[in-house]
Amino acid sequence: MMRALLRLRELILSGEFEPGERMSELPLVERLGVSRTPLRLALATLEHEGLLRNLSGGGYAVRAFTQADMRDAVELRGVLEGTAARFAAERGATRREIRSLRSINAQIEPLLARADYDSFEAYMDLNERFHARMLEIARSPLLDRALEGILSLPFGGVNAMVLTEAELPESRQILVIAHRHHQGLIEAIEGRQGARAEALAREHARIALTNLEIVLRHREMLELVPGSSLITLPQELEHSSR
Amino acid sequence: MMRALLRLRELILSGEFEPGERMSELPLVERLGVSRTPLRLALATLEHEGLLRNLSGGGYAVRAFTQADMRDAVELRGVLEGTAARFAAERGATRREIRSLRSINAQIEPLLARADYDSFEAYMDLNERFHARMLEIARSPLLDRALEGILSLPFGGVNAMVLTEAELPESRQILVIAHRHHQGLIEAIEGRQGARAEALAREHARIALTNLEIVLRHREMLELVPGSSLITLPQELEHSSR
DNA sequence: GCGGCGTCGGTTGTATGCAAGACATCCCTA
DNA sequence: TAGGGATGTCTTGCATACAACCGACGCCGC
Repeated sequence: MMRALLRLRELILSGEFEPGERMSELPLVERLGVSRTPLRLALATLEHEGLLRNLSGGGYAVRAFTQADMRDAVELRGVLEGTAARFAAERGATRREIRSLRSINAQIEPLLARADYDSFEAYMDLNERFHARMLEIARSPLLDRALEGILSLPFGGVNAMVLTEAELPESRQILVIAHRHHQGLIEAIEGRQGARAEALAREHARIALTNLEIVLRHREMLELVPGSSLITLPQELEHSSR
Repeated sequence: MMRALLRLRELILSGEFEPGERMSELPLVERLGVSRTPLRLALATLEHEGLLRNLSGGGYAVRAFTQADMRDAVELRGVLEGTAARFAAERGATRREIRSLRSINAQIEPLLARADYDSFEAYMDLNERFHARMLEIARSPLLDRALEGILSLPFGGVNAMVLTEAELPESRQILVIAHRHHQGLIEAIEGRQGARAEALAREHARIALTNLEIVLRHREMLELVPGSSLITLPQELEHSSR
């Protein structure tokens, strides 16, 4: 079933299916090379993930997202990561955990001056590790789950729309700002300043909002973000709701 | 499959299975009277819901929750409902929507003086409608989904642990406080005071925390909250993680 | 000509048969 | 006696066949 799930998710994100159109099982069966049983399990999984929605008469269709959804995803990630930061601060982090965060951030620092693609990749990896570490320190399995529900969305990831920055030299400053946010977060967590940690994490997530606005202004960049084909343009909004 | 899902969820919440024990399919098949196919679909659904977790070698087991999980569920519901309230305030509610909230709250008011069981039931219904309406006004499908993930937990519902209050006459004052919170929320939303709305909704959710602490002190009351059998007592914590 | 009804194609939902994998047990060997 | 390997059973995962449902089209009657 894993094979069906991975391949199907990939197909959907690459825009193989029109949002709203019925996903008949039999065509998918021969396309994916698995039987109906694991296929249906994969469909159900993707529905819980939010990529599909079930139609009235049974069956599924790929869900259409609006630009408002993209903004909400960023905002909600900020809210939940803010909560993670607050939990980490309120509940106390061990010295070892603080050191771990600091270490990740220290590795990011030398990357800020560089401008090549490799440094971007390294940055995204370290960034993701920083966020994952903070979530660990929050020690809340339920928060993990809630965040997972947002992060699993095509444009909900921590590094979503960061890649697009590589194209815009001026937005490289954003990395400097993000690094500063990380520093502030460590300070706040260490000092048990819950409110500050929460506010900082929210603002930190809003960096993605800035990127999003840039991307939405340059339509051609939308191609770079995964699942862009699922996003309905404003004038299609009323059609997509059927 | 609906039949299997509903019945299985009921069985789990009523404590028919030990947390951590393997849920073999064949016994469930004859117990639920459905075949393995819909049963497996139901199992997968409950896993996505968070009631089950999958074991290493395949198969599922009911998940064990800790008291910390219960507290986190309340806190997270507060965070998300706080966000809903803030969205409602920031994005503006129509007069009609404000009126709708006010109307629900007005119906709650006369119930505060009474103390019978019926009034409790009526209160819970209206309370749920108030929260649902606020969520509508927030106009964020993604927020809906995130909240759903918390509310679907056995002790995550809006009215979770409210029933237990019926036993404690002094905690009836809590309803008065909750009513006041609702009033404040309406005011804040109407006046576009996002921060106030968010803070109020968080505090409002924490009412459940107060109830939770009461319940945890009176072990015998735990029986009343659905899914109580899934909650591991503190001394069992290390065992439950296997 | 229009409305209702029946039939047919296609789709999803369910049941069952089959195979592959994991775990435990037991025996054999060193 | 202890360890390792093989075997058998129990389990899940997959494929396929069957049944039930929904919609559409066409036909017949009014």
